[in-house]
Amino acid sequence: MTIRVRFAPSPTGFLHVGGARTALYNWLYARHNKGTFILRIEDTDEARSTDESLSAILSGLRWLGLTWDEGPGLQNEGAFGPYFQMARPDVYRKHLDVLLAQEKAYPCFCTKDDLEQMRNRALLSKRAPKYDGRCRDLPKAERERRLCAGEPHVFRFARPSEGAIQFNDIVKGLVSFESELLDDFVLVKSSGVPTFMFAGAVDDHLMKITHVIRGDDHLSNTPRQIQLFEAFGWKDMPAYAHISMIHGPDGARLSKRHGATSIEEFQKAGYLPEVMLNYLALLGWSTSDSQQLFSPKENFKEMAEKFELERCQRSPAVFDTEKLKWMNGVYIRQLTKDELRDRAWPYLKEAGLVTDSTDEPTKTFVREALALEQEKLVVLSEAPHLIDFLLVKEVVFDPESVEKVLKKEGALAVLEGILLEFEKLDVFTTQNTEAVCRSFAEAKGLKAGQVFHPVRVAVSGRTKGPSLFHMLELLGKTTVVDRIKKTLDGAHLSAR
RNA sequence: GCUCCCAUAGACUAGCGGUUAGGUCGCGGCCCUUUCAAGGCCGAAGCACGAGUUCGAUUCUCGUUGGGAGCACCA
Repeated sequence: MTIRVRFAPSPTGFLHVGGARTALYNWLYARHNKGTFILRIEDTDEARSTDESLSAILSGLRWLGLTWDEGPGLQNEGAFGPYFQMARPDVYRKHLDVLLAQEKAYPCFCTKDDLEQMRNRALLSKRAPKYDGRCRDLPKAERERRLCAGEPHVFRFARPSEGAIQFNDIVKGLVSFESELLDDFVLVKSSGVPTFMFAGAVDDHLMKITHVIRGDDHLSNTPRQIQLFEAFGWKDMPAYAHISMIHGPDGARLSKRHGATSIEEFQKAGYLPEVMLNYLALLGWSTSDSQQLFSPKENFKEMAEKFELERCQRSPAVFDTEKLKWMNGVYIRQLTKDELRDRAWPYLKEAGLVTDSTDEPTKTFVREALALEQEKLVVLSEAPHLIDFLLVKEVVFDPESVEKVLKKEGALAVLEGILLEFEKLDVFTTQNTEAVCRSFAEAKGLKAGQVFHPVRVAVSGRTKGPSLFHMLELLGKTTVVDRIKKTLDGAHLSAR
């Protein structure tokens, strides 16, 4: 039997890290089992569904590399479409008719007010709020009459009230609910659009879904969907796997108030998609040896190979940005120079440091500049700031660095001396500049740092930066000499 | 309130009756070092609690406490 799983987002918001992880687990499970990963859009919430949201979800999945085998946006969508629920009204209508004919569904004419009252009464008497089924026993004649009169109505499920619904959840284990507690939930809204509960169950059957992997906020929906499968007499009930939620640092379910939660925000901040995958995979799943990092180039393959639903955590996991950052740094350090430049390029462009028409020599320069700062780079959005001073014509001096280093006794004398030495250098390499600075220090009886620091600030405007002599070689003699001269001219020094 | 789920350091987790309770992030210290990082070494820090089962419980059972989720004509 081929494994068929689905990710079924409703396009009512951006792709959230929780959703991304659910998609990832489905994807990993499908790949692990050489199965099929289906994307189904549950757009039955007419009020909240938007096109922007849909495209955000699709582009988020694509950015992460979670490609789907069936679903929207594919050359060949697949044999079980359409994959938008709003495009399948006849399907649900047909299935509703089946239930109606067997009296397993019925029209309900209760108004919002009726339901509100019902709920309040239940709450007051400390019982679970649930629909009391009053329209279930309406005489047939009355039903017909009100239907014909065009009275607004929904269709409800006449749920069996005996016994308990039990199912063996792959991650939670045996879960059981008393049927008594479930109510006659709505199958089709008064607008004629099916609810998630109904459409989801029908589609899972029709699309031959074998495993439903979703957040455990759906755990209590599962018995209802199982009842639907039973009502239809379908024997192909999918296996369920409810993965636990992702929480914020305060222990509450992750939400906007915890900061960045949409995949797009992480992309903007400069996290690598493969890092998101690696990190998210481990948020609720682990290998038997607690492996933290997967092969950098094709981590998804390694993860897919090792992924098992049985090894998913039953308790919620807190999203830890610090660990994400660490992981991003690790992956960045493993990139080649060219890869790093290509990955950072959009961020440099965004910052106005480069453009599409940047020339080849500059591209090479940027590559080398980034390479100098590679080990320091945590998120790509920091890349511009780490190398901007290497690319600009005029160095911008950080006041604090000037104060701390250039205004120190003897600093300017050092620069004057070094300037002369540098001008004499024919081959301006890392080795040569370092040798010159060291011997200069020795000759003047200074500590190496007393020479290095002023040179660094004169050339870069700050005390923090790449390895000094590598930086000098990259900038080249002309630029270095020029920058030292300008520093000595000292407009910014006297300005105070 | 009702129902369901969950419980190993600050965070992510390994463990599946007998372990000095392992790894990772973060944190602290030392080393390396021109800065900032990176790296190396060392360290602090954990089985929520109470019963039971057992020769023996982190591990099995029950309860307590704590946390979470669901209870819509939203998904």
